[in-house]
Amino acid sequence: MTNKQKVSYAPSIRRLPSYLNIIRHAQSNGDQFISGTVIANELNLEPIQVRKDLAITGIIGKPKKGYPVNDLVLAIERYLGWNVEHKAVVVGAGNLGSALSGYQEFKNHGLNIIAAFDTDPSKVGSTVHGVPIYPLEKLEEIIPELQAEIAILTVPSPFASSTCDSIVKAGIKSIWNFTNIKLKVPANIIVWREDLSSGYAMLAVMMKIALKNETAEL
Amino acid sequence: MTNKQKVSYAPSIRRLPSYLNIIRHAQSNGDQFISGTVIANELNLEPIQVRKDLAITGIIGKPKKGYPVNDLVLAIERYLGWNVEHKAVVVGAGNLGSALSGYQEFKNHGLNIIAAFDTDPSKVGSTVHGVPIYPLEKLEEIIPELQAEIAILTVPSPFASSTCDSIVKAGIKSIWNFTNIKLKVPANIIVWREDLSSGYAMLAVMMKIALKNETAEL
DNA sequence: TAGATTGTTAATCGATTAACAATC
DNA sequence: TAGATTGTTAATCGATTAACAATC
Repeated sequence: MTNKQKVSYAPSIRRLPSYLNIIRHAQSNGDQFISGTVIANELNLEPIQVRKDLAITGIIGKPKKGYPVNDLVLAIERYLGWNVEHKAVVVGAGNLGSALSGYQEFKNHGLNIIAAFDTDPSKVGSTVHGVPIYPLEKLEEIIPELQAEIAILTVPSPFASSTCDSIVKAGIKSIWNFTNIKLKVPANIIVWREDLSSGYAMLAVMMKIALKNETAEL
Repeated sequence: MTNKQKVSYAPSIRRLPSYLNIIRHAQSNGDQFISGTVIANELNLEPIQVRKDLAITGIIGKPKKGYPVNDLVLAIERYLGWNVEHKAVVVGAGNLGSALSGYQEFKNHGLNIIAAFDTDPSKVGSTVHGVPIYPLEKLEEIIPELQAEIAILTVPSPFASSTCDSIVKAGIKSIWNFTNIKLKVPANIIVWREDLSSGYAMLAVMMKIALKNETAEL
């Protein structure tokens, strides 16, 4: 009934991709080991936090040397489920949807975008970044054929709820929601909402505080 | 020296934009009051959390009725600094940069994107969603002329550091960083990093857990 | 060896949730 | 009035940070 999927270690999980970036860098440098201290410095974090976060992946470090780079990359990818490929579709091939279709980074994370859907007849039949665009009305027909597991929802917010219902009917198990609408879905459907506005809220508040401090100094 | 701008109530701040959406909806419905309970139900949150969050804006509710809608909208906007307009530029008019340039939602938040910069000569001189594109090399010259305060950084990550340096030289005070690079900036520069990968990390982990529970039921 | 770095256990900090009197 | 909803104060929960022995 409740679809509050509380995930343990959520803050740690959200930091792991940043660690992975740095560790992959070290890997391409040919480094065998990388220490938590080095990762922490790179990201302005505390070394103890990095060690605690890495501990959840099950990897064991060597005192004095750090963590074995190759093992660490694999352990993080395994922990994040990024070693498994997931087929995804973009629903709403507007500005944001098109951008995400072409986001190369996702390929490294096992996220494979294989189709997009849009209502615009002039887009249907063409491709964005190599991804074919299908008519939105045929979504419930095509998604099962493609065996897509993930829907990336980037329709304008007035259409979010109804489109979401179609997606669920089509058998999608997991929705990455870029609209500012809270979706109502059955309990077994996974939803992660990406909220760009909340990022701007943080930025704007920090600017307000900075301005206050500035004028206070006069 | 340290640019760890710790903001109090960060989790509350990040939830406020969602509340604002719902409250504006109520406002356009002509509602005079909205209760924390209603907001909470809409977002699958606890009413006490909504009340606590709204308390930081300084607004006072009426027992039995809830919060006055018009006052609440203004109070949240004021608290978030969204009542102040900020001029912004997009640096890197690729897929994501173009998408953000056309993101209408931002206008409602006082974020006014007035220019974009790119290295691609075929883009320079044209516009994206009405936003003029300038050559990236002229960034340090043009930004001061435009009196932009915010840079939205959407260049490919190999160029993030050097571009960031130019941005800082140009006098930008605040950077919304969409690259996966941790930027090195002077202490007085505000940075908020938006990390799309961390969202996918959460989604992928939730999918892994769901799969585990499923197979456990057999 | 000496010392940087680890993993573990405990302490602190902050955020969420609970309890409840006040009130329109 | 009765009861839904508020704001406040306290309790709980979870995340971060500190301390430190173990070790390569």
